[in-house]
Amino acid sequence: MDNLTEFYISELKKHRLSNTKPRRAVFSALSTNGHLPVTMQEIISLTSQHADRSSVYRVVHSLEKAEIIKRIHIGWKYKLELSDKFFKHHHHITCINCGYVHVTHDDDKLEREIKALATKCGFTMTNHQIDIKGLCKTCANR
Amino acid sequence: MDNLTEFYISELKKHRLSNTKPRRAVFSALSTNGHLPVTMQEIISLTSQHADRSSVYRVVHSLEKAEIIKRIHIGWKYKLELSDKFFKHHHHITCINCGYVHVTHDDDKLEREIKALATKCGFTMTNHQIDIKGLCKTCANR
DNA sequence: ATATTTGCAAAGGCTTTGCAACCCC
DNA sequence: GGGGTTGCAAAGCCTTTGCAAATAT
Repeated sequence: MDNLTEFYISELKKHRLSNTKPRRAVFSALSTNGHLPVTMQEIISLTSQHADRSSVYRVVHSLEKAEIIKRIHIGWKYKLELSDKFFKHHHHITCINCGYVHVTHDDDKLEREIKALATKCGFTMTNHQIDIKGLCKTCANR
Repeated sequence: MDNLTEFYISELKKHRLSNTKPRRAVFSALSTNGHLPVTMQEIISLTSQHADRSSVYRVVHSLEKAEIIKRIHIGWKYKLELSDKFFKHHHHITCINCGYVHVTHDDDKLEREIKALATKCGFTMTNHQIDIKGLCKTCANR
């Protein structure tokens, strides 16, 4: 069992969530594919052998509440990925032409900037997401 | 007729869209309330005397395509507002407790930062949105 | 006059829910 | 053993679509 899985199980315990088949299946679906975000429909089809559609929705909700996974917004859709506890905080840039999703490296300056903006506006920031869209190198060169 | 309405009508013409009752009603719904973003359900109920539910969806789509209005994402929901052609580009900060939405002033430094990030990652940025959530002053003091 | 747009009603897709059966600790 | 979870089927939203009637220019 790898480190990520061990950590996942300890997080489940911490939140008094039992380690069931549908939960394992969802975690596994989110662990594949590098750590690129995945759509709900992809999770549902990846787990179809191990979990009912409705259980997937319930699992996703409970794992979200436990902050094991998080929902990110790309345009009018959303995708799911393991939370920042599993992978360092990052943002995504999506190509509007081919759909390729680039995961940004850390950019502390930008992070500070956003926090400062919130503070300036009188808010105590709890979280944020940046949805950047554009053309990737390949698509721009056409 | 005010400047905003005049500009709206000229934009309609530019995109060869006729000035119909449902379109006027939707524009009016988006013009009220300062220029805070509005949910689809709010538009539907604000326009219920002048437009059918399905027409509202169609109107919103065509006005979006014409870049007269834009869709912004706040958490897992979306709201609609007049586009940057009508009001200078800005972002929103939403209070997770009371739902209050703060409209940020311009922050050129942040804008440049985001563009630079996209460029660094090999993208030609076409647009972006920042979804900031936190506690407003009032809610933080409780 | 005619191409566009609308209203209505029906269907579609995604998500949630009630409940009995099931499984994990 | 018992509470948390699941599967199934049904319902709930929100949104889209087909088509004939109405409207804009």
